[in-house]
Amino acid sequence: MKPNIKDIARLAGVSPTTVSRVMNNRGYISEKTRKKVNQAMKELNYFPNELARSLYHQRTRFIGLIFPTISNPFFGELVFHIENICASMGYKVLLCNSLDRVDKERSYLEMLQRNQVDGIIVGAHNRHISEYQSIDLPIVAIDRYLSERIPVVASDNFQGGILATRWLIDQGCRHIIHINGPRKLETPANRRRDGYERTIEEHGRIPLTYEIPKSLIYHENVKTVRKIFAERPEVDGIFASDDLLAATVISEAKKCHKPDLKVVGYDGTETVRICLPQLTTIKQPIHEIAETAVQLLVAQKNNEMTDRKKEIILPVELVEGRVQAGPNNIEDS
Amino acid sequence: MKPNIKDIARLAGVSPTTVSRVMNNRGYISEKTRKKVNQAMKELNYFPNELARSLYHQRTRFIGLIFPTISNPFFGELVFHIENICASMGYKVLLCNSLDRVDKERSYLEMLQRNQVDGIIVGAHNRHISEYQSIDLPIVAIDRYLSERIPVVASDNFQGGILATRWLIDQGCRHIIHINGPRKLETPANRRRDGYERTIEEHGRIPLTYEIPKSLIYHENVKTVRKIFAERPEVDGIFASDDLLAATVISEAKKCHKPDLKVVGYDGTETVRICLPQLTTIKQPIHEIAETAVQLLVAQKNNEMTDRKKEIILPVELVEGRVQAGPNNIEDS
DNA sequence: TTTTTTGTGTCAACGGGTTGACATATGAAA
DNA sequence: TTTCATATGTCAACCCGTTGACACAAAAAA
Repeated sequence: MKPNIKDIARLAGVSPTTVSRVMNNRGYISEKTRKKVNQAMKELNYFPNELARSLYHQRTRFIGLIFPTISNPFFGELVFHIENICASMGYKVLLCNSLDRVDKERSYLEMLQRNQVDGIIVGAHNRHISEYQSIDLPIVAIDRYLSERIPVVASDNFQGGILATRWLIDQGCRHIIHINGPRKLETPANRRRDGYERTIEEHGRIPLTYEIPKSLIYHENVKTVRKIFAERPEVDGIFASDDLLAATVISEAKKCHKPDLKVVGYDGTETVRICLPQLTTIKQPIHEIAETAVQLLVAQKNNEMTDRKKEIILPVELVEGRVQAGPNNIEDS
Repeated sequence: MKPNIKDIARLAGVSPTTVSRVMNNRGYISEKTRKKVNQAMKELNYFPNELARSLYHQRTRFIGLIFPTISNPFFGELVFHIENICASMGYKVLLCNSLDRVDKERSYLEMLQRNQVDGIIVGAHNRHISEYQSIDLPIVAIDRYLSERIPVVASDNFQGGILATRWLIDQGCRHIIHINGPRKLETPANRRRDGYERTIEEHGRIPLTYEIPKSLIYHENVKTVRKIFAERPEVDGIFASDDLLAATVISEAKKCHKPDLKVVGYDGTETVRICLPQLTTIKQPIHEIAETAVQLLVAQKNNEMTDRKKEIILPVELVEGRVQAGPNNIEDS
């Protein structure tokens, strides 16, 4: 069996209280005793039971993370940064991939509460989960409205939509289409569409947005892109609401011999920048989003939220694709 | 304050023992009582404290995951699958990004033990962490040797190296170079190199492997690739030890006007398949790796490991890049 | 010498739920 | 009528570490 504090006390020849005092640096302890205790802990390969401590202190330092899927490089990088920041502050991270399924999100939410997490960061996309209102815990949402009470961190989706659309116009595109994920009303990401439509209209044109029926399913993207090419052969510019979708547009465009199609994506993850440096995209400040989310969570914990804004919008940046070498491009391999 | 079992008992007009019996379905309980209790739990928004239960049962259903970084799409997808499988079995996942740093890996290891995880899955890459030998817990390593006792799950790296090299030879390449991550001896991934060198030698040629000094740093990849192009302008085939490296090779090749360079990567993640469908790669069975790792962990927990193999190698597959449309390729955008 | 600081021990309660032992009280079957 | 299955309560111990109260020394400072 695993050793406990009594075993350490016995081996060190002191009382359990003294061991506890050594571990928590409380009261007076002589160097000699401290050494004896540490020695005993090493000898028995002892690790203090954090469960027991958490139980007593009513605080676990667990943070729950609910995201659709860290397979997606945007969420992967975001969660990576969040975990890093949490770790540096002594928090531990419980990872949940909800797959945008209501049932999964619900049961994760219950699980996190049963496990007494100190807070939750949610980046998933289901609505109609009323549970959020009754949770008596610090929560921060990323790019998502959950309830009145819950602060939201998002990139400047509206501005992103504008930048993307303007760039396409500047490139000389005449027929610019926007492709968006399934419409989840009241999701900040829909403001990308607003930015696009506004900009198009400002140029006296008519916006056209295609929606993908189900997200997280690659094939749905392909289907939608093909549909667009079939229905709108005149298209010469596409603003895709995320980089993977943009990548799909590009590869379908190659298949369909549309060398002049211009594409802008959204997210600007490292991974996609490496794989598709030629892609122009709206770069989200992923690290800042992570940092802000954790800060807001901690602020809630310390009841410092009175004056804080409930919605924090971080600036985006258009990153132009690096132009590749001329006509002697690499085809395959 | 959060309600506890006594609050529920009081409200339902029963004893705490009865509440516990309802929650755990033990002994005799009448429908009436069950309803009263459940009603009370709902009313007070009660969630049983899993910490207390875990403390008593000496089992948390926490699984620790230590990986270099889920920013990398391979680890991202792997961890995604692992989390999914764990969740379906009632396990919860504590995520750790070690960044391949010894100090981080050590402190995560300690943290996981303090938090009484039921097992650990390690996919990180540091050696010289002797702690693993003294951990009295089910552990599974992915693509990494940790100690005698610890089973390893890996893709067939050797075969992958062979397939990749053969494909390049079949494509007519005369000067094939291999690029590998920093040499961590006794890591199964080094067998990719063995497969490459063996195959090259079998064809009567001389293998040439370049090593990247530090991994996880994109710029190191670029530097190495440029160095290769400078030192070996005759190169016409490259086997890169992972897809992001292969992507770097491709984009650098474009910059350097090497349209005929053939490249093979390794991993075959969804993300890279979407971003770079033209890339030929060795596809790891990511889902199977995840499943096997979890199974081995559970098997250890149930002491069913006596007969099991200590190293499980899963087959890989060469996935040819989809040839893109002819010369009228998309350059930028 | 007296007072203070330092060092350690004992003890019990606590956090929240679990479980076995045992008592008791119905209602139903034998 | 006896016996048994059903239903619930009380009680204490347990999981493991924390903490406050209090006692008692020994060493250092006043």
